[in-house]
This record gives sequence, C-alpha cells and structure tokens, in this order.
Amino acid sequence: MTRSKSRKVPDITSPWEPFEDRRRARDIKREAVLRVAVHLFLEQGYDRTSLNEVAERLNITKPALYNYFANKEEILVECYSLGQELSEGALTRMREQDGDGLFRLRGLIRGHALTMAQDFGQCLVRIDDRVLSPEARREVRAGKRLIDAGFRAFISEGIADGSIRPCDVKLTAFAIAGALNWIGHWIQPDGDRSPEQIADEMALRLTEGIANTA
Amino acid sequence: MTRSKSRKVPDITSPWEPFEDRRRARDIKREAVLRVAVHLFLEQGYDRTSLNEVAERLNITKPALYNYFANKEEILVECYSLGQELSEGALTRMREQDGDGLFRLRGLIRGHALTMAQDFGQCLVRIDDRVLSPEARREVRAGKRLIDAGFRAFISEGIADGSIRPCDVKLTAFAIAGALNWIGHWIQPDGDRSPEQIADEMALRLTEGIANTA
Amino acid sequence: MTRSKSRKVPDITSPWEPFEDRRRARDIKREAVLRVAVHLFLEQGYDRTSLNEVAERLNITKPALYNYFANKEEILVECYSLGQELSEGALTRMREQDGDGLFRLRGLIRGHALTMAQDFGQCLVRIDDRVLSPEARREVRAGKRLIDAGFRAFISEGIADGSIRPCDVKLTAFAIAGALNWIGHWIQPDGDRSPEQIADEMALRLTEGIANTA
Amino acid sequence: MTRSKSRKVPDITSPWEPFEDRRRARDIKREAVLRVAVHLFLEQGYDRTSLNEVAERLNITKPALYNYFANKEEILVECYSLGQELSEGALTRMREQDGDGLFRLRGLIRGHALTMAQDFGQCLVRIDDRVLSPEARREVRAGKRLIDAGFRAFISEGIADGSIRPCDVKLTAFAIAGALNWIGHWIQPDGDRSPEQIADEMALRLTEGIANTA
DNA sequence: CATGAATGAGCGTTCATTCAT
DNA sequence: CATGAATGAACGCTCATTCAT
Repeated sequence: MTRSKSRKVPDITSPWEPFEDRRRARDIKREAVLRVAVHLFLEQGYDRTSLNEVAERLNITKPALYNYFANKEEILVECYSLGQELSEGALTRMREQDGDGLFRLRGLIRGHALTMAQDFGQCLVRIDDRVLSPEARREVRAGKRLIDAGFRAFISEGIADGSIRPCDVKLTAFAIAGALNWIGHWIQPDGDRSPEQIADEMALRLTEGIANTA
Repeated sequence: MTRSKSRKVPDITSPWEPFEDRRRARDIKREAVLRVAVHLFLEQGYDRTSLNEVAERLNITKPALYNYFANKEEILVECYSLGQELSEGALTRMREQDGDGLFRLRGLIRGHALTMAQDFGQCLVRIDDRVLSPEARREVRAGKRLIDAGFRAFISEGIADGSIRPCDVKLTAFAIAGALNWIGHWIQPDGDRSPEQIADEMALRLTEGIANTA
Repeated sequence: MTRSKSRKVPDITSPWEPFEDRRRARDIKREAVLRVAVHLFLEQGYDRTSLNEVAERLNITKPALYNYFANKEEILVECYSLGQELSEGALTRMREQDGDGLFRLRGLIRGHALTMAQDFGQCLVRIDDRVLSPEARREVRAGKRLIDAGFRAFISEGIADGSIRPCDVKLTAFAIAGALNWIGHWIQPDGDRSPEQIADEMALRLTEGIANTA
Repeated sequence: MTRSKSRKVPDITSPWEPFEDRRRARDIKREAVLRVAVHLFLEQGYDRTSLNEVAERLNITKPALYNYFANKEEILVECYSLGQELSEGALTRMREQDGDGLFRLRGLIRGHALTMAQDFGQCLVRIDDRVLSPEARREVRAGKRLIDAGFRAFISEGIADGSIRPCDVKLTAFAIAGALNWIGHWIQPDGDRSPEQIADEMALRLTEGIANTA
C-alpha cells in the first residue's frame, strides 16, 4: 500500500500525529455508531433495536461497540445529548442577540423546529426517556427543562417589553413547545416543505395570537 | 365442582341471564386488564411492561390474560381504541352540532384536550405505535388520521364560512394537534389546572391567531 | 382420558390433594436441580458450570430452572444451606446429648466428617463463597461460624470439665476443622475406607493429643 | 529490523549484558504480574479475575500480558509453581537435615504452615485447580502429591525410628495436611499471631497425639 | 376459567485471545 | 515491546406464548 510512504512524513513533522489520527478515527467511529443507532432507535424504538442490528449496519460485531460505549444506555444518552445541543445552540444564540422578546422567541422557535428535522433532535421527543436509569433520566430531563425555561423566559421578556401580549406564560410555552415537538412526529425527509420553510411558518403561526402588532 | 349446582337455580327463572352475566363479567375483567395495562404502559413503556406485571396487579396469573386477549399486542391495540374513541366522540359530537367552523374547531380542541387528560387518551401519543405489527399499526394510524382530518375539515370550514382567517390548513392543524398531544406529556393528575381549565384555555389560545373576530 | 374419573375420587376424600401433589412434585424437582447443580459445581467449579449444563442433565431447558430458583446464586446458596444443615444437625444433636466436652467434641467431629462425605457438605468447603453477593455471603459465613463456634464451645467445655487438656482453644478448633474440611478434598466415593470409618478414626485421631485419659 | 543496528554498540564493550539486562527486566516484570495476579485470584477467585484487572493494576494493557505469558492459565500455573516451591523447599531442607522422623515432620509442618501464610502458598489450596486444562492439572497435582508423600515418608520414618507412635500413616498425613492447608483460609495478615507463632504451635499441636515422648 | 410449568428466541454484557500497527 | 481494536464464544436472564391439568 501507500502506507509505508505516508507514514514517514508525519513521523518527522509531528511525532504525535498517529495518535491524533487514532483519536480522530475513534471519534469518527463513535459518531458513526451514534448516527446508525439513532436512526434505528427512531425506526423501531429503543427497546426493539438490538445492539446486534446496530453493529451489523456498521459491519462490525456487537462486542466491538463496547470499545466506544460502556453500554446501550450510554449510546442513547449521547444521542439525546447531540439533540439537546442542537436546541440549546439556538437558545444560546438568541440569548446573545439583540432584539425584543418576540424576536428572540421566534428565533428559538425556528431553531427548535430545525432541531426536530434531524434525527438527533427527533430522538429527544420520540424516544421515551423512561428507558433510562434514574440518574441518566434526571440529566436528560434537566436538559429538556432548560429549553422549556428558554421559551418561558423569552415570552416573559416579550410581555415585559411590550412585544408580546399578556398571556398565560406557562401554558403558552407548552403550546408552542408541543406544536414544535410534534414536528418530529410528522415531518418527512422528502416532504413538500423544507425544514426551513416549516421553521419559518411555525415562527409566525405560533406567535400570531400573542404578537403585539398594534 | 359446586358451580354447576349454584347455576341451576337462575337457569329456571331466566335462561339467558347467566350468559349475560358471564358476558358482563368477562367485559368487566377485560376492562380491568386494559386499565391496568395502559397504566403500566404509560408508566414504564410498552416493551418494558411484562404481562406478568399486568397480571400481578390484577391478582391473576399471566396465562389467564390469554383468556381475554389473544396476545400482548391486542391489549395495546384496544387501549389505543379506547383512547381513539374518546377523541372521535368529540369529533362526532361537534360534527352533529350547529355552529360555524371556529365553534366546531374549538369544540374539537376541548374534546381532544380532555382526551389527553386520560390514560387511554395519553397512550395514543405516548406509546409508540412502532411496536405494533404492520397491520395493527395501519389500523391505529387510520384512526389518528381521522382526528387529524377532523381538525383540517373544521379549519377549512371556518375559512369558508369566514369564522377563521385564511391560513395554511395542514400546518395549522399540525400545530394545534401538536400542542394538544403534548398535553399528554406534561399534564399531572394533581396539577393546579383542571383538565377542563386546560381544555378551555387551549381552545382559546390555539385559535387566537386564526380566529376572525373582526 | 381418565382424567374425569381419577379426579373425582380425591375431590371427595381430600380436595387439596392435587395441590399437595403439585407442591410435592415441585419440591422433588427443586431437589433434583440442587443435586445436579452441586454435583457439577464440585466437578467443574461454580463459575464454569453453566445453567445450560445443569438444565441439560435434567432434560429441561435453561429458563425452566427459573421456575424453581430466582437465579444461579440462589441455587448455590441453597446447596450451601443443605450442607450447612448436615453439619448443624450434628452440632444440635451433640448439644442435646449428655456427656462431657470430649464426648461431644468427638460426636461433632464424626458428624462433620460425615458431612464432608456428601456433595452438599463438600460444597461448603470446595465452592468458594466469594462468588456470592455480599448479602448471601454474609449469611453463608454466619452459618460457617456457627459450626466453628460449636467446636470451640465443646473444647472449652471439655477443658472445664477436665475431659480435655488445657490448650489453645481457637487454634485447636482450627486444626480440627481444617483436618475435617480437608476430607472433602480427598475423599473418594469408592475409596477403601467408608465415610463412617473415616469419621470414627478422625474422632479419635484429632483428639488424641488433647484427650485427658489420665 | 533496526534492532540489529542498535545492538552493535554495546556488543563491543560487553556483548552479554544487554541480554542479561533484558532478561532481568523481563523476569522482574513477570514476577510483578504474578504477584498482582495471585493477589487478585485470592481476592476474587480465578474465574472472576479478568486479565484486564491484572493489567490495570500494573498500569499496562491486557495484550501486554501476552508478552510474558502464553495465556491466563499459564499465569495460574506459575503461581502454583511458586507456591509449590515454598513447600518443597521445606521438604528438601528437612530431608537433608539430620534428625529422627518426628523432628523432620515437625520441620515440614513448620515450613508448610509458613507457606500458607504467603499469597503463592495460599493459592495452592484456595484456587481450585479444576480450572486448569488436564495437562496442567496433572502437573500441579503431581507437585501436591510430592508434599503429601513427604508427610507420609517422615511419619513412616518416625514410626520406624521410634520417634512416632504407630498410627494410620495415610490418615494422619491427611489430617496434618488438612489442618495446615486450612491455615490459608483463616490466617489474616494482621492477626494476633505471627506466621512463625502459628507454625510453631502447629508443629507441636499436630504431633501431640502421635509423638512418642516416653 | 385458571394455573404451574415449560419453551424458544433473543438480548446485553463479558472476556480471553488475536492482530495490525 | 506495547497498544487499540476487534472477534467469537459463551453466559445469565427475560418474556411472550403454549399446554396439560
């Protein structure tokens, strides 16, 4: 192969590159596992997806998975984490941006809607976290509450700054979150609306009733 | 043993009653199974609930369940059915009632919200129907589509009769259904809002943006 | 079949006999499992004996074992228990019998030696209790300490009543127990000494040094 | 490959030392493995000790162990060997020393008792050799028989020279060996008796009954 | 109608061992 | 000489389902 050649060069310039390479290869493989796993979890449910199936799709054997994850639960937890990051990213971004409450709320709606268009995002609302151990569940739920708190905060903010009409904050937040989470259940990769279109429309539709346009 | 004796007396006065009684007793037991099952399904998930647990809570043994249901799947299907009936009831009622589209939509929202406050209703949105066999799933999904179609019909009707502002019917229906289905995930039996309060508020809140109040 | 006939008779004389029969059948099967299990445990070690092997020798399948025992550990614990009973039986018998310390000690030695000639007795000293969960191990060890305490008590008693010469009680008890437990390692079912002969000789030999024959 | 080159320099000044050094380093590491291994084997049992655990305690990785040992069994066999050497050493020493049978028996008892105070010695009696392959087991058992033969030889010798009273040689040897082997099960590193005290007491106690002191 | 017993299929996990690097 | 990765084999255990009683 070309291996003997390609090895010599990095050896001189950076003796650690092989390690880097390995680390990177490892991360790539971990990600591959997660992508396959979340896909199957969404397709068949967590309990009905055996590690054998996950491994088979990766052309490895079941025990090989244990090189990357301690157990099946850890795989799910990391899937949740990746989904959570998507939504939290939008929350953080909007928090750091200038604009009134309504503007920020709409941004968060868009971000959360886009999250629901991706596998890792969908797993947040479609894989029941009751399969997790108490500790893991607690962590996952903490993440979910964070997003919920974001919705409420922006709504309250909007009411305070006048961009949003007074309303029941908690219920409104639930209504919005519910409509968005539901996207994860009906959206189709090849549907006639793109995720961005859905996100934009939701941002408007879900704030129509509370936006102060006077 | 002594049963044949104790049966003979009623046999004379009314030969049909015992059958009736039996049927009734059987139905009562079936219902009891379903109530326990749906409760456990919601608590632990379908896959993680063994028939043994269901049987134990009923103080019977596992195989006894097979006298009332062909298999585990049938139990779940019937739970879905009962939930479905709740929502479909509201749909039928509103269909038969006079009123414009907005009025009917609000009625359906209330009905569906109340459905989400009950175990059988919650199982519609919290138990993943991917655990079902293809045939059973098809049936269940047909039921769900029925409700969805109801939402869309009332919205279209409202747009036609002017009670609802023109909007993207499909997306609006999804948003409303999502907000309502989500209730099943956050509602608590001893929360500070009664199901009726939630239903009423949702009926208003979810139509605020589209109601034509001019 | 002959069922309807054969059932009627016991129904009259004793309506509970079928249950009794079942209970008895169950106990017989449990015992059979234990006998096979302890045999294999002694032959190959606990960890290297799979439940499959146990089941196969009983002409049943592995999960059938779970009708009688909660898990593999429980099987071992019950084997220990049966062995423990053998030795404790001798202890209790000697405690209740008249005689000086030396007499009782010799009786206990004989009893313990005979215990070591049986599978359940051997498992006490040949199956490492470190495979048990902490709780189970504690219980098992408590049992073992009981026997040890018995040896010490009889020795002390003998010293007090003059039948045994003053000696280091603890060490002497250990030496005797060790010599006896070792029997479980070298005895052979078809050896040239019968268990009784071994027991008798041990009773003498192990007390030669401390018996007060003056 | 590059080894032949790097070896050339030391080859001039002292061609043997590098080998010696290497061998020594290798042996040191082998010993370290054995010490850790026997410790864990005694603590958790052979089957329940994974090579990973052994490697971890040595701050190396599991496959590295295979540079020093062909497989897990070989590790255990060598542990046995080291234990065996301890006891055989005492046997040889006493064989070469002047003195009657009783004297030599007592020396062997002391030596064997001291063996039981060490990890490698304990593994002789606490790790079941049934985990070994037939060939390895045969070898190990041959070693054990050697010790047993030593006990019998000294007893017979003592009977012949009058230092020991006539007795059943085989049974007496078993009783003594059993009492000594048992030490491995109850001795504690920080107990109130030192190994030497135990050894001395045992040498007396176990020969009290058969010593000819007339 | 209900039960105890049994089964077959399957799952998550562990581990000694091998191998390319 | 050491490592990370991978594998094959096995194991304990669970569970829906069946069946004789």
